[in-house]
Amino acid sequence: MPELPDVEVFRRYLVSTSLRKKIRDVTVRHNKVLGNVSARKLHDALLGRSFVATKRHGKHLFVRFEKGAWLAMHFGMTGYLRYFTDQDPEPKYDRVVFAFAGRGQLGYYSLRLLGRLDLVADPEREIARLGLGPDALDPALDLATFRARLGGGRAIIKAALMKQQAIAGMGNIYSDEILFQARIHPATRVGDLGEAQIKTLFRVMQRVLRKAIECEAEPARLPKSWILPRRSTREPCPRCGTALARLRQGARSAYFCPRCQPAS
DNA sequence: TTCCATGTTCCGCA
DNA sequence: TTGCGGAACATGGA
Repeated sequence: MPELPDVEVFRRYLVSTSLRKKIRDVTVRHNKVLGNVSARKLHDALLGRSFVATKRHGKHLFVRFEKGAWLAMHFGMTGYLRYFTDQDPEPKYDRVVFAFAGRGQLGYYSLRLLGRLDLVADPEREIARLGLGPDALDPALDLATFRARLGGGRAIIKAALMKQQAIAGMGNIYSDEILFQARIHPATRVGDLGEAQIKTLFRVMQRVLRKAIECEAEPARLPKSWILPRRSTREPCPRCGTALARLRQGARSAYFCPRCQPAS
């Protein structure tokens, strides 16, 4: 479930399981998840070293290793990290496995192969290369910048929130939650939003993302008042009981409450 | 069997 | 120029 909260949870997970452990082997089980780096280069760069620091920007996770560069991780739609100590006989979707001295191993799981691993010299340069906007939870991100980055009036707010080059970190799921809590219809044009609505969106965005991290991005642990766990369960709006509606935007579906989020 | 799925990127079109 | 729809990627679940 890799949007900003999920990736932050992965980052903390990596810190608690895999930092400062000597890497004794790197196994690439599917080349598709490698970006520019080859399996051999990745192996050689990490062998005998340890992960020592992490940084997250939007949905991207960077892991610095000793005397080297950074491992850049992106998770696509179905990626996550899992640490295991047993001898897993068939780690079917752990596309890359980092084995540490001793028994621990960190698996980069990616069922649909939509994620990417790469080596980069400097996260800031990589963030610039990708043209990513500021991280949605960057303490330096203020209301004026948020408003400016949402862009001109013609864009649709749901798409604008998900645009990584504007603000990095929100995807289909969390943009739905944020719009629901801000009571804004997902198809509203940015230009049709009032100043008060922009301000609400900004505050709700920070509140939702922070709360999700606090709940470790587990749907079952999120507040009952959220719609996130209700997408595709046919449950009604937790606020007013109205049946949730689905709006298709391209290949994506926006779930919303037609009563709490009326079209403007 | 058919539809849907948390992301990104690319193409065509308005 | 901006932004959207749709496809593609690869696989599983309902």
